[in-house]
Amino acid sequence: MKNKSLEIIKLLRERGERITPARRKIVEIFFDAKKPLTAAELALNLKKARVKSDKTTVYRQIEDLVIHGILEEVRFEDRVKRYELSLGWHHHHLVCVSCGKVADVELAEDLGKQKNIIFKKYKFQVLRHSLEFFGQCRSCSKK
Amino acid sequence: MKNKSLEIIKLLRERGERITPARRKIVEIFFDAKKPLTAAELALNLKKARVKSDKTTVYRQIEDLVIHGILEEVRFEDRVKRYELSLGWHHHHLVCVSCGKVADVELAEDLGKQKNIIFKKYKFQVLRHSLEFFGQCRSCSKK
DNA sequence: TTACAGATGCAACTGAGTTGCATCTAGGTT
DNA sequence: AACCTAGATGCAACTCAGTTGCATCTGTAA
Repeated sequence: MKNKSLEIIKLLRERGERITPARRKIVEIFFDAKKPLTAAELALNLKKARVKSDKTTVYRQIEDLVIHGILEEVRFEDRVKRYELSLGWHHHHLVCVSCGKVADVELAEDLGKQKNIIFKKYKFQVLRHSLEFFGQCRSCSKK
Repeated sequence: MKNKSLEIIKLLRERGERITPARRKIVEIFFDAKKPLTAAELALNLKKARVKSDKTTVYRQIEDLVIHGILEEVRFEDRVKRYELSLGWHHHHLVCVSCGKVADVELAEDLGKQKNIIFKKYKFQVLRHSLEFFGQCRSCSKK
């Protein structure tokens, strides 16, 4: 995913951001990640890649990338924030409670209708929502 | 709501739990609460009611009440756990991002259909889900 | 009234995230 | 190539939510 991550790096540079080794690697790591990462997981990946960086830097990089719309925050049932590359379309997650694997889902029929009902009934204007499904993935439910 | 809370106290006693002043008051507080409470808010309420209790006790009481199915955990966008009386029916929340008010909603058409689609498409067996709506309540959107 | 399991309080700890500040460096300028 | 400086980094110390170990206290059954 190095080619794709280079595009992001280019974008950041065009926006006047400085490209440090940490930032470069962090973008790469998110391109290779198969699931949303916590700050701690990201720090671990950096360490494995022998890019030294303090946790403060990790948190600050995440913050910046969220501001640039490159990362999105994801929240599961624990109290830790996770981040994934912003896909540009609104989706939800299937989180396997056994193995922790995460898959993206786009709902066949989205929640727009529900939001309308909510507005009519409660005069509550929904700005955003969060929806995650917890259960067992195919391979875990076989066991 | 003292009468209703007495029922819970009775239930707990029948199940062999000891009724301490803290536990009694905590159940009362949840009956009076108009929104899910954090451990800190609960501790504050106890203090106001002049029932002295350490935060450890607060956390332990919450844990027990969740085990007994009296409380349910609720998670909003911050990293704090909140709890509310278990209503016995599955519902979601409308959280006002301006004033913090929380209302319960039962979706007209629930997510059962989505769960079926997910199972067919991904062979992912959904055990539970979390869905919260964030936006503006009637009075805040008027301002 | 008493015995004791279960509840409590306190202190010390963990883990996630934040802040202040001195130092370093990416990358534009000379 | 060397220089300059705003922005990035590292470190230490902190906050905040929640947890753990352990000595002490108490609700309640006998």
